[in-house]
Amino acid sequence: MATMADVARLAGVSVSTVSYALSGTRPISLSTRERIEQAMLDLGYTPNAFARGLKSKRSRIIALLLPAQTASPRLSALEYILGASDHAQERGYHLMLWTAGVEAADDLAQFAGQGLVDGVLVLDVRPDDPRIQVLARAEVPFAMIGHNAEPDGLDYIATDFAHSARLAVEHLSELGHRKLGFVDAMSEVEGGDGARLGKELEEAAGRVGATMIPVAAEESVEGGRTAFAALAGADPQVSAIVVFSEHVVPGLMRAAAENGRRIPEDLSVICIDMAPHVAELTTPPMSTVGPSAVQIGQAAVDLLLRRLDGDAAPARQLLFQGELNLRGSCGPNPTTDHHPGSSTSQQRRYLQ
Amino acid sequence: MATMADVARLAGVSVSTVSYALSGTRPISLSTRERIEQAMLDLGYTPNAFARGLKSKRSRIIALLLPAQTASPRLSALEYILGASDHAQERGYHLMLWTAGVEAADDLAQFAGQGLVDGVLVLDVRPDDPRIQVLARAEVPFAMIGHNAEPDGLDYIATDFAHSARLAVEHLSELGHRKLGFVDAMSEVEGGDGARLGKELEEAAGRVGATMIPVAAEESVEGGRTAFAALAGADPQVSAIVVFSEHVVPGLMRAAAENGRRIPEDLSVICIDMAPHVAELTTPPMSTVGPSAVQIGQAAVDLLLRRLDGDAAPARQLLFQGELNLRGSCGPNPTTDHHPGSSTSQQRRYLQ
DNA sequence: CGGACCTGTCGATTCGTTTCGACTATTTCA
DNA sequence: TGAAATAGTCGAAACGAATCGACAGGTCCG
Repeated sequence: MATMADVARLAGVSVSTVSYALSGTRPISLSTRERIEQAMLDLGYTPNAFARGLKSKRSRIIALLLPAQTASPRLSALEYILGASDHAQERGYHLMLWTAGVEAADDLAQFAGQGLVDGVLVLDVRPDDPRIQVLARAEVPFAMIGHNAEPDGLDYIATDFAHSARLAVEHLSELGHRKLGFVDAMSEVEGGDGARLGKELEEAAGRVGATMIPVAAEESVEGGRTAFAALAGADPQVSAIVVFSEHVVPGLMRAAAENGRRIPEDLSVICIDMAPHVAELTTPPMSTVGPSAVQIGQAAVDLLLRRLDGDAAPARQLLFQGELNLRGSCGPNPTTDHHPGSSTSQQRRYLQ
Repeated sequence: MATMADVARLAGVSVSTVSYALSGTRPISLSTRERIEQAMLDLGYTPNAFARGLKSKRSRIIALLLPAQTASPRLSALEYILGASDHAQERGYHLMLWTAGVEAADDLAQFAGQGLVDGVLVLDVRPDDPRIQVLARAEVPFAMIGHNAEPDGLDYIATDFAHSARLAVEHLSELGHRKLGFVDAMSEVEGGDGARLGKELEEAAGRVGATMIPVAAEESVEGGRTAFAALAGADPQVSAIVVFSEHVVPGLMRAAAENGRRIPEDLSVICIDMAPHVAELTTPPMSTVGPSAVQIGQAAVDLLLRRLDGDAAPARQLLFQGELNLRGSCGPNPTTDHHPGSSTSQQRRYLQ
């Protein structure tokens, strides 16, 4: 590998001149700059990332912190990852993946302390997430996708669950549904995204005079089956289900079919924050509510880079509002007379 | 951030002693080592990654090169990524994501020349992939997932398509299917994975006395519809379809339903290399053939690290054999009398 | 009992950049 | 017309860790 010294020798200048020509920090005459550029081309010179990072304390690398669970990744995680990666690259940064369980706080401290990354993006933040403290203590700039219980003064970007809940419930209400189910992933932690969404759904249901029955399900095919059984057992009148866990969908749909309930004729199902590609795979294709994960990933990168550039900027907290994407899993409540009337929903969007 | 000098001062030794204590390169007395370790703990010392990389020329970072296409990622790409990332981390390496189109060869050369990464994993390699040349010229160790047209002397790991083809075709043949369709993603390049798989399917079909009609489809819902129409038009007798593109599945299944062909009663469908989570989402759940993407990701990491450690090792080329995962999208050919007989297939596995 | 050989430690140098201070030639303007 | 500013360049000193040579003291063996 060619070094700056090689370039300098070939161009007949000093090393510092090469450096200034490269960075533009000080004026360099046109003729000298051209000689240097030619020399760099001839030698195939590329600045060494380590020497640069060592001196300048900036690596132009950011890390994406994923919860470690190869076992059952949400497929929409891919959209966050790709969205963030592409966008970071466009902004001149590299994206490093760091898979670490919530328990591996020590490892994370080590990682953060190495100075390898300029900043960190934290995915799937839990209310009591210990990673946040570790990062704060290590004084590494970071931004969250989702947020913990005490997000004051921290940068984050999250889904506006109140908005999603309103869109979902109003849509179902317009279709005549009065008894709704809500299937959430079982979680050992209190107050996470599922709980927040549940609360908002409950309120939205109250506003339109509907009731909502929440069910916590294991994240598996079997869990979906169990959830369906639980809902049917709790109230056979439940005619629409809001789902917040990708993994329960297959079991839920199969259990419905096995119990003679067709979707959407006899039962409506709508998913929160499910990736479009995933939603297309079910039969019928799944109606969803939620913002684009790709966009959230991009916005998270922007948020983090803003902090890296202007250090003193006040923390910013962004809520992304989702859209209603109607595909085919929701229909009118068969047990009610349904008067469509004029729709009041504005963000609705019909897909092919 | 504390440096080695800080640790040395606190422990009352020289910097080099601290370094030797850390690396174990030279013997250090127990008492000194303990003093040093205590000092490191007190100061929360973590070695600086840049200084270390600059001196030692090793970063313990590997890159995963993805084709840039946020637009339509294969969901199983997530499994490669997570498999590789987890495994790299267990082996003490970091995983960096590099999203770059096949066209961005210059950027790639820059990236490789920085010395930032010790090695590179290349995903979705195409027959004429220019990235391979760039990496070879930059003398960066790399391993491929899939392979190009001239893989001699290069490390790679790939799906054994001959094996997958045999499993799929034999299974369909046992169910009495004689006319098979093969839906492949449309591609501007010749001789890629799809073409290889197609050839193997054709041969396997020949061996069991079946015929195979190949169709190239655009990777979209609409493409799937078109593919179904093309197959039905080419030969209405086609009773089973092998699919090699995740994105055409929804369109294909919907078109089948619209034409009154139920799966699996009237039409069998089987997918090659589709992730389990994805396969569970369809109705009926999709039968698949293929190795685990997670395992391939892990194996690719191992392959690359082997090259990083023992530089002189001869190139190794691994083919992963897939399994037949029967879920529910294949059934007996309704137009033939079907005599199940004793199965000869060995790798078959029935899932719940 | 004196070289050969360990054990344990230190100082100095090196990796490839960035950046500061210094210096020469020019230019600018009061 | 001379002081001040500016353009253009250089040398040297960091940045933080790895590593080589040196060396003091101790152990071993013939």
